Amino acid sequence: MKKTVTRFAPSPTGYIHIGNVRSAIYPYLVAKKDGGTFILRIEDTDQARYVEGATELIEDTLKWLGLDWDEGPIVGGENGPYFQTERKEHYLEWAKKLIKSGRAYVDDTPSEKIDEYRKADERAKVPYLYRNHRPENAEKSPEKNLALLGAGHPIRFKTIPKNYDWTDEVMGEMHTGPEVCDDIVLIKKDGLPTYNFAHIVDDAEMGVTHIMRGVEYLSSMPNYLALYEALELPRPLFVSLPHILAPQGNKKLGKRDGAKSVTEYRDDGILPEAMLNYLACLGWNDGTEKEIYTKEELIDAFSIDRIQNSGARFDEVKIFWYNGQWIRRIADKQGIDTLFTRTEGFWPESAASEPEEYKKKVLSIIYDRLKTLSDLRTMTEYFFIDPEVNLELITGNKFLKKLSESELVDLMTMTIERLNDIKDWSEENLQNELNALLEKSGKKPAEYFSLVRIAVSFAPFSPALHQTLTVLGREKVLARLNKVRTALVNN
RNA sequence: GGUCUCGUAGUAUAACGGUUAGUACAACGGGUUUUCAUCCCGUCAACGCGGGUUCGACUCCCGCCGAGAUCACCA
Repeated sequence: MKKTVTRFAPSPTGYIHIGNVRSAIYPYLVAKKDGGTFILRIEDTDQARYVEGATELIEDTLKWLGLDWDEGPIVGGENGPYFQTERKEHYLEWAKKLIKSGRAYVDDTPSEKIDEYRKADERAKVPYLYRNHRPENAEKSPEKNLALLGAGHPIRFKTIPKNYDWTDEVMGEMHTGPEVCDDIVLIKKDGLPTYNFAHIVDDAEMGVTHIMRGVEYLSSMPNYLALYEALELPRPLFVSLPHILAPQGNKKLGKRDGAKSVTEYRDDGILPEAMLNYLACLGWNDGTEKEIYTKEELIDAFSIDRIQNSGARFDEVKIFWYNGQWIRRIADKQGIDTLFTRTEGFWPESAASEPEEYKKKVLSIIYDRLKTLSDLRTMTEYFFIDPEVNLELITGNKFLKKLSESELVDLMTMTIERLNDIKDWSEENLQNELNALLEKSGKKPAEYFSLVRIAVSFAPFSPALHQTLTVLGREKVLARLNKVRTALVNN
């Protein structure tokens, strides 16, 4: 049986966004499941749209997601080069083969003339097909066409319109009529091939067995099939991937709809595990009710025949949910130390000089509240710098506003005195002491604990009070409580 | 306009001829004797429409409607 070979073939025109990264994930999973090869090929034939640095961005994105390619830039491979601009002679060879067999011609029609054809067809309300305007060269001998090579003219395919039938592994049995067959450009006047021609040559030379790409290429299939025939190349398997839809409307998600780049989510504190998990399950499922998959589990469970054939809407809320799941999973299964290594760059600036051990303690009591790693920046500030005293947060609190100022002062005094005397500043003992204080206060838990919690953090929420106090330490806690008490007295 | 594709709750999906149409996110309510969150329990909510075929249709067939893709010397 032939080894499975898949590829991801992006153009270096910018970042990879959420809408198109799945075209990398699915081929990767298919290749890995079969123990095959996953190729990264850079389709850089459009010089006008080329963006400096885009290739590196693509590589970074794939690496971050853990989609390591077996052949391609950086790693090399026996079917290189993997940049289309470095494969020009390959395309020319195959194009010459077509000219020799009378299936391609050099087109010296001026572009103004071509514009006229198009406009005329539009006026006549007939579909614009270049084959209806074939130049004389199309009928000339291969020798005469070959002689025209190198003069800066494009090479066009000479199609033979007919019906095509094929199987798409996702969409099923497909049929089209002859009206879509046309004399497509194979090689542009700048000597570089079009996508239509280049990908067929490359996929054949690289031994690609599954062409997995977005459904937008479906309508070009007849022309591709004609090319396989004329080049006497076997058809690979065709796998059309449905679009990812924008949050609003029913259009495919694109940069124009504000599609964020994958690396932007990385910088916002989304874990690659969560991103991969979510995207893989958006438009595919294994028929079970399993939700959380590791990369290995995805590879194991993946199958082409369970890829959805309708578009799926991207839902940022759900990816946050996945991310929360993954943060907790890493903490629970691999430990806080492992999770901590993933949080680099996500702490508030005030934490910069704090010891690792302290940050790990903070992480261990806050992690189940995180949706993204960047939440650390806003949620842990008070562990590192003393919060500004803001009495309105106390007097205006929904649990505390019924208490008088003198009551508040008394509660603070009582708390400070007791905490000052505690010998054993452990989480367990603090829990006991706080419970005793609560009882002594005669207040409801929500009232008394909120007061202490806010006095110490001035944050809208925080981890359980006894844990927060334990991690902050006696010194900080007492200093903050005293400061608040003084402020209340002076108020 | 031509060609092609798609259509189960707000979203992602399961079931593929017979189920009270299942699950997850979201929303709402409750519990976990402190906030927020986690975790747990519960509630709300769907087969685009119309014809067939069949004892029976979300499931098969046809039509309609709706949505999308594509018609470049872009990929």
